[in-house]
Amino acid sequence: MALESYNVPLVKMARIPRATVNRLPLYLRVLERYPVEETTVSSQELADLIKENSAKVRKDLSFLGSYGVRGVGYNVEHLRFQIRRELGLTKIWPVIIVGAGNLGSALGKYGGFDANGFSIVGIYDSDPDKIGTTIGDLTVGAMEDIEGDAKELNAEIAIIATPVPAAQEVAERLAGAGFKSILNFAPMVLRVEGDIEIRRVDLSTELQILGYYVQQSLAES
Amino acid sequence: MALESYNVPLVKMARIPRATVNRLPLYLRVLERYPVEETTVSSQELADLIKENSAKVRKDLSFLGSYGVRGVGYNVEHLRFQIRRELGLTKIWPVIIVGAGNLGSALGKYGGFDANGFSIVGIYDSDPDKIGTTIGDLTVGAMEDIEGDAKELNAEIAIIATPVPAAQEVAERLAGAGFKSILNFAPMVLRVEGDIEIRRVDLSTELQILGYYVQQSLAES
DNA sequence: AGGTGTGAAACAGTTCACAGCC
DNA sequence: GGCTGTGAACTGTTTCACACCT
Repeated sequence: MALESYNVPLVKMARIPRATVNRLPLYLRVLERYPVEETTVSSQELADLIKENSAKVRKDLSFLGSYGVRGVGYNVEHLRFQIRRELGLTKIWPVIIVGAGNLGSALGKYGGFDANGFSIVGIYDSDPDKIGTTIGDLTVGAMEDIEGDAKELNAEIAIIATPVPAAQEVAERLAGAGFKSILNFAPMVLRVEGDIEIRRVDLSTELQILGYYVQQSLAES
Repeated sequence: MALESYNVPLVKMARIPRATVNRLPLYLRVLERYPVEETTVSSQELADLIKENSAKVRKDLSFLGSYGVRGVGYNVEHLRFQIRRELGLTKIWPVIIVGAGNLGSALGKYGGFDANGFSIVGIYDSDPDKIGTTIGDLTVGAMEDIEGDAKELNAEIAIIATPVPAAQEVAERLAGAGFKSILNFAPMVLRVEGDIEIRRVDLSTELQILGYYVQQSLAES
């Protein structure tokens, strides 16, 4: 008899829809700022806080399992815990930044990550003038350091904050170094082999989309 | 006879789906980097460049009107023009930044906007120590300057790069000053009355979503 | 009474597949 | 032969509406 099998879930847990996953961090955000004196929260209250409707909130939360109480609402503390668990925020994830220009530096100094389950553990650049300088409490490393550091620090998530011409090459290097996902601030689409999740954050794109709706003057979120 | 009416479209043009609007800046991006010697591009080539499939590309582009040629593809130059026109990128949009901290400063110095149809024309902060200092070629203004400057400069789009506690108040001020849309970098949901388009860019949220997929080890974009 | 959980309906977005044109 | 344009099928997401529990 395979003893190890005891802890393996027999039924594959139903996957949470992407649209819902995208909203989970948002729920967590508002729950973390929720008044401490309130022990429960209703789907309607949550809906107001994230500008959605209560049916969507209930559907979303139902994917975490059924943790609400009819006639009462959801236990705030328990809900926070469930969402954190689902998002894997039970540990602090080490993250590295590649590119120590304006944006990379700003991200390195930005304190907001630590409170949200992530810690910037390294920042790298190819410019010899930048290597060795300090940003916040980090020292800028050389590109060649990435592979070794990543292994040592167990980093699986990287942020690309390089100029466009360098980004593709960096992405491939990161994939080779075993990174599982990349947050890409370079305004281009990265193409990398294998199972690697890439999300793009593109400021000009965001402005262009806003511009479209201003122009159409049908601003409605 | 109303002479002015000649230029007014008689038929209200069909609205472009949100999902398509979100991709238009991406098409424009790749078309702007497209080899100059190529005069046409196929839906398959575009699809490869943005990591989508060709059917989606054809559907998207069909909303701009039918500008492709069967058996040949799309004229690159014409397509660029159509997308720019649709996004309203026939002029440079003036944009202001509120918040001159790490992120606001980095955005103010970031040169990438100008090439993409936007120009940062003002940056504001409430900290008296920052007011009057320069960031790039901008001088940090006081919050009270926003209303007057916005009118003078015709700015309708603003970027919020303040800390969370200030963001809601700033958003309301911007709405009052006549801004039509806001790009919000403060990690919270802004609630503002009236027809104002707000997009949120939240770094921790992005990381949390990536973390979820790393954890599930089903990284697939 | 109040508020969740959830099938079912409605809607939005994607993909298929092929007629039609170059 | 190659590639677009587009109805039709399909998949994913949102919303409705109400049974059910406290």
